[in-house]
Amino acid sequence: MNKKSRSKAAGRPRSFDTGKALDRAVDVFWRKGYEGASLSDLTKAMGINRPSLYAAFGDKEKLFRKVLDRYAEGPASYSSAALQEPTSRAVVEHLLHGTADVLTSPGSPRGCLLVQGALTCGNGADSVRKELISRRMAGEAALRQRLNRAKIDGDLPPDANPASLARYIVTLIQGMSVQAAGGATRRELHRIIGIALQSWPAPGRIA
Amino acid sequence: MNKKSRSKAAGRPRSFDTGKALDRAVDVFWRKGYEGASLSDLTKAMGINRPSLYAAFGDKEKLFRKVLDRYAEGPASYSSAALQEPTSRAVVEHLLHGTADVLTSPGSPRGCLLVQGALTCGNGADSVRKELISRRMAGEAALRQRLNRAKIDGDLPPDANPASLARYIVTLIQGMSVQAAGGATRRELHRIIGIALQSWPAPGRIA
DNA sequence: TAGGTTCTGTACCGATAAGTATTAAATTAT
DNA sequence: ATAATTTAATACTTATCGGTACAGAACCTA
Repeated sequence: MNKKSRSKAAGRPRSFDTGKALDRAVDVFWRKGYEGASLSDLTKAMGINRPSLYAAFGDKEKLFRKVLDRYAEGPASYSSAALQEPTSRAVVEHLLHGTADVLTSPGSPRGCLLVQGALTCGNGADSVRKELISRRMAGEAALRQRLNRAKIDGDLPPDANPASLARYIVTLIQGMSVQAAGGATRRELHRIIGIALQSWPAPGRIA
Repeated sequence: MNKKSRSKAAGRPRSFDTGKALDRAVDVFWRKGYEGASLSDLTKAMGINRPSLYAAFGDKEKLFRKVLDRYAEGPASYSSAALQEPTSRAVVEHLLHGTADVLTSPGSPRGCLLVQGALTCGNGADSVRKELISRRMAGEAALRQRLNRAKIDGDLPPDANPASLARYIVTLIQGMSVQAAGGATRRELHRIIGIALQSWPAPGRIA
């Protein structure tokens, strides 16, 4: 039943690597946004024809959602790793510096796909815009839960507000995304982080 | 010669108020972005026909630039007022709280036009994207100069870095814009500001 | 009132958007 | 080999995009 397990199904074999084609699509959507990326842009970058794209990935919106998943597993994968750092301070440092690096990675578009994919759009793309909001909020929720845990563990002081701290960090990340989209350098982003973390609370007790 | 001074020029008089029509255009571009706002969206909201729009404002891009000017004089006018506060602390507080209020103003679209007008776009709108980058950078430069002044005045400590501090504040503002576009409330934004300003340096000497 | 000027409204233009019908090609199964 | 199946490539469809031609309406000057 599984498509992958049937290594030799009937019919003409696909002449392109869906993974590599998806990576190309990530690049195009990342650079131009959902609406700004036309199907001609996509097929040209992916090296396939239009019907092949539709057969392999569905319509434009389905392709975009697969691109978001690919992005989460690839360029944005540092963020789930960051949450596993032992202290809240290490978590946010890993998160922010990892973000700064990805936002200014030489081989990739500047900025964050989840921010610039569809911050605004026409009527037809509103479901995509909402999907991106949902994914951004999910990231914030994950950080909030991690900081809640830190507070329980005494890694944050009793008067700390994990929800506000998480929102503060995510706001910085999103701001850095806009900065990167506008040409800010990696060095400049790291300097911002240095200032931002001066207001990070000390642990509640020695861990 | 001046159009305005000739209160009665020859020809059929314009049947709409260009100022009010421009305000409607601000709203549409603010909500949908440059590419997401179609001419049909615009003419419908402005209550005029397409040739009237072209006669009064030029093409779509020219209209958008007029919209940016209108935005700067209207919703974003608090930012130049903020720079005139007496202390650097007051400047950034005015700037951040003013931003939070505009970003979540009940009668207006959520977020910042300069951020969400065209963070990404197709090939045809690249000049608009660059114009927005330029305007964002101009705002940052204005704040940087104000903080430079503050450092000279002893309102910031000698080791303060006005360029980095300005970038930090602007990054927060842009992050709050994304937050607002995603539904963050005014209260939440003000909490973020409270955290962010904990890392604001004390004056170098008593002013 | 006649002529000139400017605006309004309809209806259109070419270009491009997303999406698909169709036929040829490449493979497996029988 | 032949049939069945799946992909590839070309060429198409419908809708919408930004932008405009044109004819009539509303004003001023003379």
